[in-house]
Amino acid sequence: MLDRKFILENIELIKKNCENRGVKAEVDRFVAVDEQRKKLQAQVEELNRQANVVSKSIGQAKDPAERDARKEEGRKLREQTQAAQAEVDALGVEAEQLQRRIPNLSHPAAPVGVDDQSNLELFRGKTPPPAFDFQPLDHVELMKKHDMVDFEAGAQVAGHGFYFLKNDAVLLELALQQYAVHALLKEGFTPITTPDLARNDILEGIGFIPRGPETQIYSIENSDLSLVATAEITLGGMLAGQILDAGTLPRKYCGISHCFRTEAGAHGRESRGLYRVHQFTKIEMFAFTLPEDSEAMLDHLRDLECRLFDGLGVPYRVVDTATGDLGGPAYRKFDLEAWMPGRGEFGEVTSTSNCTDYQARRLDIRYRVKGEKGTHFVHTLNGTAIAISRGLIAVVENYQQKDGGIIVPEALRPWMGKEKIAVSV
RNA sequence: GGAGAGGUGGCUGAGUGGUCGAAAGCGUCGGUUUGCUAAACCGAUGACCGGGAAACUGGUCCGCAGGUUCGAAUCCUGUCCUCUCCGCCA
Repeated sequence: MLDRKFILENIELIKKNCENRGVKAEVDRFVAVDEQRKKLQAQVEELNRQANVVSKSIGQAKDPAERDARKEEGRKLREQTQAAQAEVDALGVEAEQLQRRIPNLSHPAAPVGVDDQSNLELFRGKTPPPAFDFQPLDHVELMKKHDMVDFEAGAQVAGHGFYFLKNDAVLLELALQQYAVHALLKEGFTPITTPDLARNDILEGIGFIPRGPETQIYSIENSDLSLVATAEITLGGMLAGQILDAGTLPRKYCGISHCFRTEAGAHGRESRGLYRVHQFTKIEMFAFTLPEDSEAMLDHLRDLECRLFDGLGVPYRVVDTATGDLGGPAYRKFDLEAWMPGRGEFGEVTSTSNCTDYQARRLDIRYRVKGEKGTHFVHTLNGTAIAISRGLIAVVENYQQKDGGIIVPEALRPWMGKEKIAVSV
C-alpha cells in the first residue's frame, strides 16, 4: 500500500504507473472519496468539541435544572456526532479499499510493458546449456524411469497437481535444501522453519488475496487461516506490528516452508509434471532493510540466486521483470529462468523482489533510529533460494546422460552420498 | 478440550465513571558538575489526523469491535491474543 498523502500529492504519477502495470485502480475515485471523508471528519470534530465542552460543564453545574438542561444538550450533540461519524467511517473504508488496490511504484529502470513479453534479459549464468548427442527426456519421463515420482498416486490421494516424490528424488530434495540453507548461513541469514498456515490479514498484508474467484490461496474452512503460497508470507508476517531498532537492520532470514497454490486458471503445457503443482517445498530468502539499503539488498539476493544455480551447474538467464508482470507489492523484480531441456526453453525457477515499504505499511513494520524522533517503515525484500519442484526439473533434465542415468551435481554429492543416479537393470 | 489470570506510552508498571493522554521507575534527549568515561543533580520526552507562517490549537487513540452514559482506560457484551495449571497427543 502506498502512503495516502503521497498518492494525493502525485496523482498523475500514480495513474501513469497503474497504466504501465496494466492495473485498473480507481485513483480519481480514491481522491474524491478521501476529500469527502476529510470534509466530513472536520464536521465530526467540531461536534465532538462542542460535546466535550458540554460534558465538562456538567460536572461544574450548580443546580439540578441546569444540569439536566446540559445533559439534554450533550445527548443531542452525541446523536449528531454518531450519525456523521458513521458516514465518515463508511467513506474511510471505501477509501482504504481503493488505496490498497493501487500497486507499488515501479523502479525507473524496470522495462515498461504490460506482460512478460516485455521482460528484459540481463545476462546468462556460467554454465552453457548442455549439448546432447541424444534426444533428451523431460523430467517426467526421466523421473519415472528412475521411480522418483508418482503422479498417479498423487492424483488418487489429493487430485491433479499433487505427487509423491520417491527414492532419489527425496534425497535430491533434501540435498537441495541442505545446499541452499548452508550457502545462506554463510551469508548471515537466520534459518527459520515457518508455519505452513497464516492468518488472512497477514496474507493480505503481504499482498495476497485469500478469498475470491481468482484466488491462488487455499483457505481453511471455518477459520481465518489459509495455507501459505510461500514463506514470504510467514517471514514478513513474523515481524508484523513491530518497531525495530535501526541498528538491527538489515535482517536476513532464510525460511523453509511448504507452498500451496490453487493455480486457478493455469492449464496447458506448463502444467505437465512438476512445473506447476499445488504443493512444493521452498527455501525462501527474506530481508528487512533501511529504505536506503533495499536496492543494494535486491542485487545481493539476485546475486545469491545466481551463485546457487551456478554452483549447481544449471544454465540460466536473468530477466528484469516488466512493469505489467510485477504484481502489486513489487517495486522491482528479477527472475532467474533455468534452461529446461525437456521443454527446450527457459522456465522460471526463482524470483526476487524489492517491495520497498509497500508490505511494511500494510503489516505495520517500522524502525526507529536511536536518538531520532518517530518511526519509519522498513523495506522488505524476498527471493527464492530454491523451489524444490522446479529445481528438481532443472537438475535432472540438465544432468541426464545418454545411458539414461543422471549425474549428481558436485555441490549436492555431500548430501546425496552418490555421484550418479544410475539406471537399474 | 477444561479451569484460572492478564492485555495500558520505547520498556516495566499504577490507575474502577468527570480534575487521566494517563502516576512512578527505566530508557532516550538537553543541561550542570567532572582530566575522559561513569555516577549524581536539573529539565524535556507518546502516536496519528486536521487548522495555523509561527506561537499555538481542535480531534482521535489505554488489544480489537460493539453497548451503557451528558461523560469510559475504568461498567457491560462479543472477539482476538498472551500466560499459568489440568487433560489429550506427535
